[in-house]
Amino acid sequence: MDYSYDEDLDELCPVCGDKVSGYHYGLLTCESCKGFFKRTVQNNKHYTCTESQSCKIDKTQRKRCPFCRFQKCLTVGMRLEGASPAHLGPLTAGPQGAAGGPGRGAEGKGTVSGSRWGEGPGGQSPAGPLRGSSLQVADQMTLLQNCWSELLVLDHIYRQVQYGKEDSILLVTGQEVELSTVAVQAGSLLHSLVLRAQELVLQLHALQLDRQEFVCLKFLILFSLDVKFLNNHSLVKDAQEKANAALLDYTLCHYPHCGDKFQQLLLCLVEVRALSMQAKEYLYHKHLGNEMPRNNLLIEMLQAKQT
DNA sequence: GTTCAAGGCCAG
DNA sequence: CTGGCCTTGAAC
Repeated sequence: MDYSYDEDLDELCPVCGDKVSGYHYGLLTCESCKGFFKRTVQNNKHYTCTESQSCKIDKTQRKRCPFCRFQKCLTVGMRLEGASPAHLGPLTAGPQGAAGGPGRGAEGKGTVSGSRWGEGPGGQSPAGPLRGSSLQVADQMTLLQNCWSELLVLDHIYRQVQYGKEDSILLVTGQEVELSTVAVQAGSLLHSLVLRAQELVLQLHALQLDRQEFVCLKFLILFSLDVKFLNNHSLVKDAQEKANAALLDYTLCHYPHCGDKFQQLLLCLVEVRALSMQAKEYLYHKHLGNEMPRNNLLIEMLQAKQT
C-alpha cells in the first residue's frame, strides 16, 4: 500500500517556482510561464537584459527580466515543437515531446522522396524515428552514445547555415554572439573550435544544404555505427542503406546541376566527426578544470563513452 | 465522456 | 505585457 504520494505533488515550476498547472511545452510549468513562453515564441519576441544576463527568476521577480526568463525557459527544456521561430532555428526536442500529436505548422516535412522510415515533424529529434520503431532500447542507447556529439555539432552547423551571418553565431538559446566577442572571451580552445566550425558552415552554405538533406545527414550520423556493436543488425543496416539511398536520391532529384552534392555532403560528415572529437576534447578539458556544472549530461555522455 | 495540452481571450 | 480562465481539438 503506498499512500498517496501524488497528493498534490507540489511540483514547482522549474522556471519561477510557482505552482505548476500541468505539462506545457514539454514539462511541468506554471500557467504564467506557459503563457510567457507562448507569447515569446509565437510573436518572435526579442528581449535584452539590462544586467549581466543572469537575473534570478522567481515568482515575484519573473516579470522583471523577460530575457533571463526566456533563457531559463530554454535551459530547463521548454520546447515548442513544430513551428520553429527563425531566431531559434531547428529545435531539437529531447526525448520528451512525443506527447503531442502531429506537430503543427512545420513545413518542409521531413519525408525525403518517399522514404517513410522516419516520421515526425521534420524529423527534428534524432530519437524520433527510433521511438516506436522496433529497435530495442539497448541499441538506441548504443547508437546515441556513439554519435551524440556529432549530432550536436551538426545541429550547430545547420543553425548557422540558416542564420546566415558570417561575423556572428546563433546559439540554441537564441543568443547571437559576434565572432569578435568569441575571440576575446572564449579562450583559445573554444575559439578555434568555433572558427573551424564556421569554415564548415561556409562550405555547407555554398553547397546550399537544405532541411531535407540536413535531416538525412542526421540519420546517416545516427546509424553510422558498425552493426557488430548492435543487437539488431538487420534493422540498423537497413536504416543505413535507406538513409544513404534517400540522400542520394534527393540530391540527384533536386540538385541535378550539382552532380556530386551527395559526395560533398558525405565529405562534410567527416569534418563533422573531426569537429565533434575536438569538441569532446574541449568538454573534457573543461571538466578536468572543474569548469563544468556537476551532473552535466554532456559530461555523463563523455564518461560513458570512455568506458 | 474524460483528460490533457495548445492556443485564445481579456481585465488589470 | 501579464497571467488566470476559457475554448478547442485530439487521444484514450
